Amino acid sequence: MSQKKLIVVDISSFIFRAFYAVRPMHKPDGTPVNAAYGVMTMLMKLINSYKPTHLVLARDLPGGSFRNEKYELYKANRGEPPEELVPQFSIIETLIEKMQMPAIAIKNYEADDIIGSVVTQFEKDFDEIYIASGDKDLMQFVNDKVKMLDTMKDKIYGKKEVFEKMGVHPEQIVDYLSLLGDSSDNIPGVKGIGAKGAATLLAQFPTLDELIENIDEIANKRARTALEKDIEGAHISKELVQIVTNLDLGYKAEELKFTLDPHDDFLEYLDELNFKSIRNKIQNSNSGSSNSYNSVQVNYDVVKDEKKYNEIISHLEGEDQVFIESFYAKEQTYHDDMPFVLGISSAEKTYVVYLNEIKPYADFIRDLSDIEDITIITDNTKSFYYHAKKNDIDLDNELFDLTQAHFILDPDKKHDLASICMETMNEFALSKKEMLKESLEAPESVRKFEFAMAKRSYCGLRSYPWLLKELAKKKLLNIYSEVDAPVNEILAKMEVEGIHLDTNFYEKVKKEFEEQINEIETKVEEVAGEKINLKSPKQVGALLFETLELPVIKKTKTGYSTDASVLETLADMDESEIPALIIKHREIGKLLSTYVNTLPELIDDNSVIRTHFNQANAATGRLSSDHPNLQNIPVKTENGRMLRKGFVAKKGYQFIGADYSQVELRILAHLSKDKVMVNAFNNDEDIHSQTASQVFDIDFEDVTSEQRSYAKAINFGLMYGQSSFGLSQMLKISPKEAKEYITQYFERFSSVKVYLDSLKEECEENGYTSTISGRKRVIKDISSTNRQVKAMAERMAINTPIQGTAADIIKMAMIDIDHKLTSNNLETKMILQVHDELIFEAPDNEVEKVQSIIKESMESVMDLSIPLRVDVNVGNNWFELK
DNA sequence: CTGTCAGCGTAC
DNA sequence: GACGTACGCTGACAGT
Repeated sequence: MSQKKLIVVDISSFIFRAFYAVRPMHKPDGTPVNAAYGVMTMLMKLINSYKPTHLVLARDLPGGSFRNEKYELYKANRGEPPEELVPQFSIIETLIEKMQMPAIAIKNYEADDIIGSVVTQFEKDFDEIYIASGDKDLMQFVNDKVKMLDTMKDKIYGKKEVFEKMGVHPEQIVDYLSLLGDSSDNIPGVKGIGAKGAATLLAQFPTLDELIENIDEIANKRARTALEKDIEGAHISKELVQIVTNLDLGYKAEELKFTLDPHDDFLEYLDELNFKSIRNKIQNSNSGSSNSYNSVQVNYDVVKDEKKYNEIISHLEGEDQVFIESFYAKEQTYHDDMPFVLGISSAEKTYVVYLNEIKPYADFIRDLSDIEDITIITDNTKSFYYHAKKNDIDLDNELFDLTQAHFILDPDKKHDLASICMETMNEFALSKKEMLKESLEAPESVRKFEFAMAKRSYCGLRSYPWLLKELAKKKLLNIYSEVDAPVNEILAKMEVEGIHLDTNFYEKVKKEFEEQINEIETKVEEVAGEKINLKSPKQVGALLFETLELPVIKKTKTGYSTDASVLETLADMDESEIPALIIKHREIGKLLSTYVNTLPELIDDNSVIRTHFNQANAATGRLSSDHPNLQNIPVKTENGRMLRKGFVAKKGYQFIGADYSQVELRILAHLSKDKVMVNAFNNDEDIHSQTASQVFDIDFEDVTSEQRSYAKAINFGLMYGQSSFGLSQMLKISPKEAKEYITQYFERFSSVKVYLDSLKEECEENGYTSTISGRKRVIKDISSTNRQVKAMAERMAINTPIQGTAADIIKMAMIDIDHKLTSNNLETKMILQVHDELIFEAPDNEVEKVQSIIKESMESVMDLSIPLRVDVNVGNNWFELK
C-alpha cells in the first residue's frame, strides 16, 4: 500500500554547486572539504524533506562523451575543475559508498543520459519520481509522475511550473533548446534566436519539424529569417540536446531501494571529516522518522473491577518502576477533569484500567503513594502532582517526566509520547489526538484504543532508561533534576492555587468597551457609506485602499497590509479619519475578545482562574502559559492595563510582585565582559541613557528622552540579532541612519560584538548553543546553505543563551523561594511567573518578611560579575504592582 | 459543521 | 527577507 518514491540525483552537478555555494572548509591536515560538506547537506536535505523509498545517483565519468565526437566544441568552454575541488572527488566517492547509495556511471555517456534512461525505463515501477538537477534539459522528462527538484531554491517543477518558467511545455524542451542553444554547454542553437524567440516560435508550431516544414508561414519575421539562415544550427543542437534513454543500467528498479543506515563505519568517517552537524542530523532523522519500524507484541489485561485493580496494586509493591499514562477525555483541561482510563506498565505486566468504573483518580494516586520506593514514570508529572496537591496527598515517591527529559535533550522536537516511542524504540504508537478519534462504541474501535493505551505505556516505561542515559551522556542530567523537575512540582502548586478574578469588574468594563465599539462602527459606516466588518483585514483593506483610495503602504502575501504601523502612517496623513477609528477599534476589540469576554468564562465555582504553565514548549527554556495565557495580560496601554484590576488578592491577603530589572541585558554584560556595559551596571547607572551617551557621543547628562528611547531600541534589538533594516522600521528612521547607530554601538561596545560573533561560531562548531547553567538547544540550520535559513539560525544562536539563561535564573529562584516558604512554614503562595517577574499572594502579616526573602533569593540565585537587581511591589490587585 | 491558515496583536 | 520566545482571536476558505 505504501507509495514508492524515487529520487534521481545528478551528483556531478551537486558537487559543482556545493563547491561554489559553501565557504572554504578544511580538515585538520589541510584537505579542502567544503564541496563534500555541501553535497552531504544537500543529500540529507533531499532524504529528510522528500523521504524517498528509492534513490539513485547518476555520475559523469572523466573523458567526455559521445557528444564530443559529434561536435568538438561541445562543453569546450569547461576548464579543468578548480584545484581545491580535485581532492574532494574521492572523498565524496567514499561517502557515497559508505552510505550505500546506488550510483550509476557509464563510459562515453553523461549523467543526463543515465537520468533519462532511469526515468524512462523505471517510470512504471514508481508512484513518484523526482529528478534532482539544475539542468534545464532534463525538464523534457517532466510529466504527471515525474518532477524536477531545484534543491538550492527548494522548488519543485511539475508540468505547470515548467511552462511558467520556460514558456514551453516539457515535451517541447528538446526543440526549445535546439533553437535557443545553451551557452554553458557550448551548444550553438540558432543564431539570432533567444529565449523569447524560441518560445514564440514553438507557440505557433509545437515542434521543430513542423516549424521547418511550415517555415514560410511563421508569423514572427525576425525569428523566421534567423531560422532560415541557420537551420543547420538547430540540427546540430538537437543531436546534442537529445538525451539517450535506452542505456543498459545494470540495475532493476527494486535494487534502487534506499534507507540511510547510520552504521559506525560511516559515522566514523564523518567524524574524520569533522562533519558534526551532519552526523547529528543523520542520527536524529534516523531515529525520528524511519520508513520501517519495529512492532513489539504487547500483552495486556483490561481491568474494570476492584478485585483485579487490587491485584495490580499488590503486584506493583514488588516493582522498582512503573509507567502511568492518564488518559483524559479532553486534552489540556486536567484541572477540573479526571482521567477515565489509565495505562499501567511494569517490567512484568501491562494493564489498561477503566478507573472511572472502579474508584476516583485521587484514590488511585493515594494507593500509588503508599507503595514505597517505586519510581513513577509518566509523560506529565505536573498533572500528577496537581491532583495529589489538590487532594492533600503526600506524594513523596520519585517521579520521572519523559516529556521534560525529551524536551531537555532537544527542545525543538515534538515531545508527545508517540514521538518519544518512535524515537527511543522505533515503535509506532497512536497519538492522543488519534486515540480521541476512536469513538469507543464499535468493538474494533475499543480494541484499537486499548491497544494504543497499552503500547504507549509499555514503550513509555522502556524509554525511561534510554532518556536517562542520554541526559547523562549529554551532561543534561543536572538541568533535569536540579531545575526542570523541581519546577514542575512548583508549577503544579501554582496551578492548584490559581488567582481570583473579579467578574463584576469585567462586567462593567465589557459594557464600556462595547459602547465604544458600537460608536466607532456607527461612525465608520457614516463616513464610509457602507457597513463593513472591521475585524476583517480583507474588508478593511478594500475600504482603505479601494473605496477611499488611500496609498498602499505595505503588502502581505495575500493582499494589502492593514497592521498597526500601516494604520498609524495613514492616520498621520490626515486624509481620512477612518484609520484612527480602526486603530481604536482594533485595540478595544482585542481587549474584549481575548481578555474581557474570555477570562470570566474560565473561572471555577470560587471565581478562581487557573492557567496551565508549560515547561516543555518554549525552546529557550522559558515557561509558557495557556488556557488562559496569563503571561500576556496587557500593560502597555491605559485601557489594557486596567484589566489587571480584575486579578485580585483574597481578603486578608496582598499580592507581592517581584521583577528582575534588565535581566537579559545584565546577562549579556556578564557573558560579553564588555567593560563599558559592566561598569554601567556596577555603578547602577541607567543602562539605556548610558548606551545613548556612547552611541551619540555626548555627555551622560545631555541625553534627551528621544535619544534614550533610541538606545533602548538598539539594546533590545541587539539581543534578537535585529538588522539595521529592522531597527529603522522600529524607529521610523532611514536604514542608513539605523546602520550608523549600530556601527557606532559596536565600536563603543566592542566586546559585545566579539561575543555575539563567537556565539555564532561556537554554534556552528557544536551544532548547539548553551545557557550559563548548561541547558542546550540544538540549532540544526546553523550550517544551512540557504542564507535566510542560516540567518534565522544565527539569530536563534544569539538569543537563546541570553533568553535561556534568564529563564534558568528565574526557575532557580522559584525553587529557592519555594523551599524557603515551606521550611519557614509560611502561608504565602507563589501564584504567577511572567518570565522576569514572580507574583505571590501573602497574608497581610507575612508581607514584610516575605518581601525580603523573595528579593534576597532572586538577587543571589546566580553569581554574575554584575549584580542582579529586583524591584518589589505590593498591592491589592495586579494593577497596583509597579 | 470542522479544521487549518493568514493576519494581527498581546506579553516579556 | 529584515526581531527572539510564546498564545490566541477572527475571518476566510477548503473539505466533510
